[in-house]
Amino acid sequence: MSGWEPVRRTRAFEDVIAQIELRIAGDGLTVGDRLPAERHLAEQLQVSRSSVREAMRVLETLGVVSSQAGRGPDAGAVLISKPAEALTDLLRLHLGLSSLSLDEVVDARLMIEQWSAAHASVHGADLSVLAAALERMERATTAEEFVEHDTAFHVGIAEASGNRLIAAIMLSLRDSLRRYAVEAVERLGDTAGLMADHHRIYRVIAAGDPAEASAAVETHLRYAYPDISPALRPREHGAEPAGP
Amino acid sequence: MSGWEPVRRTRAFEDVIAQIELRIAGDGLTVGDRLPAERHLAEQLQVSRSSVREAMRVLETLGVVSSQAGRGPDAGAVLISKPAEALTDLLRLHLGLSSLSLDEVVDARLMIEQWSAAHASVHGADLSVLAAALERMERATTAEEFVEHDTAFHVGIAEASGNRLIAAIMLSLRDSLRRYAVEAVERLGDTAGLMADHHRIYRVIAAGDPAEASAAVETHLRYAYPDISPALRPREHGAEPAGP
DNA sequence: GACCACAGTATGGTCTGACCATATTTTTTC
DNA sequence: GAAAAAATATGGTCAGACCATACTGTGGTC
Repeated sequence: MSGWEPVRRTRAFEDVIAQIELRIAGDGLTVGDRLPAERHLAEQLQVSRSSVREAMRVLETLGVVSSQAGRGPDAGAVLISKPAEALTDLLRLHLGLSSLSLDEVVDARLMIEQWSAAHASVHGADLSVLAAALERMERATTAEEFVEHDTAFHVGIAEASGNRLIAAIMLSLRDSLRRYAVEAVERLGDTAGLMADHHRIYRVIAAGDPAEASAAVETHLRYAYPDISPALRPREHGAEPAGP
Repeated sequence: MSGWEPVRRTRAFEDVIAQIELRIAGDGLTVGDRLPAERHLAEQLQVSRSSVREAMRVLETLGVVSSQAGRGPDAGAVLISKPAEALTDLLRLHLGLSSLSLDEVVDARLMIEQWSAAHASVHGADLSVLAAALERMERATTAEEFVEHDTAFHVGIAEASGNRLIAAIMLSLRDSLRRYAVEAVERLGDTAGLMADHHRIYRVIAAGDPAEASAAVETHLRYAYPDISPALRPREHGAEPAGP
């Protein structure tokens, strides 16, 4: 009686998700296309409407469908693509569970900012969004307002890198850290230093120098967040492993 | 009649999620703790069990709860922390929707691999997992088997960096790219070159040199994936922006 | 006392059918 | 023809039932 595989009991709503995913891959469903109404889907797939609805909640959570009630062309479930919102929810919950620490999120942000700035500098994208964000930052009167445009500036860099996945991750990290960004601005008291950093970042990206762009971002973040983990240096020979 | 805010109709399951999130933040609920049974939660929150279940599907999708049927200490909904699985689902679906391109995922992977290797080299973590993966790679007879241990090696580097968020993203990216990794190994035909790369990566990480580790990873990935986007170089003055 | 079979029970998983809120479409009325 | 009313299709919610699962308790057997 050995060698038997455990029966993998798949739940009904999982089958619904799998079917929808098959349609996406096979029938070439894409963003903007509508899915059948919940009642029709339930009948066609021979499951209850509850199971279809649970599948919809999952797909909605992952940022691939959006549901609208009512009647007409805009009603029903439509395929969308909002990975950033899903990532934001994910980060927020796991930060709350303390399964991710703030340090880890901040370090990830530094990595992505440097990468984005370096790639934006060679990608040749339109930088007018960055210039506009800089102007608005100059005119900001509160820390919240400053951070809002600061976020637009940094997310703009990620988008200018041409990588939508990186940009989505960047946006999620910023959303998760917004509170701490406001605290950082209030702690510094003066935004002159920050603005000098930002203008330097903009300048070197526009000049097309990836190494300088990466360095400028690192300088900026270390100024804004002194508690950030230290820069990497070669480990001393024979140094003991980290840990308590 | 202007200046009115649209009434933000919150759905019942969203309120349930918010309540659970409040308990996580306020009561210090953490990984391993159990949530009340669906029927009890429905009664306490004055909503139907369906709404509670839809909330559970969302939290399950985000990798923060796991549900077990039956009775006893292991039954019911338990708080967990599996961000990597949620990320994997997210990437797979958005890749299928063509809202993310393979290039973007591969580029993100290169970024994370370099960061991980550099930080692993200075973090002083236990590298025995990497050594074991190397041995198993040597003995692999099929491309699938090789890729399996190759994945363990690269994910091991990300874990050795000490950043769980980065490690989770790394794992998700690898899962999404597994198919292409197998193709890459089959295309190369011989794994001798790949093994030399891997041994070099292990060596420089163990030696504690972040710059060399980053370079070794980049060399390796460019060898395995010749189609990867080119290395960054300063943009020529007056170069035209990238086209469509 | 140790063991085992069996009923009891609490859990998630599923289904059915109903009703509500919303928004468009169709029909009726003036 | 325009306005008003009814019909209709959609997602959102609820109540109640039943099933499958897995532990818990109880009793009998040895």
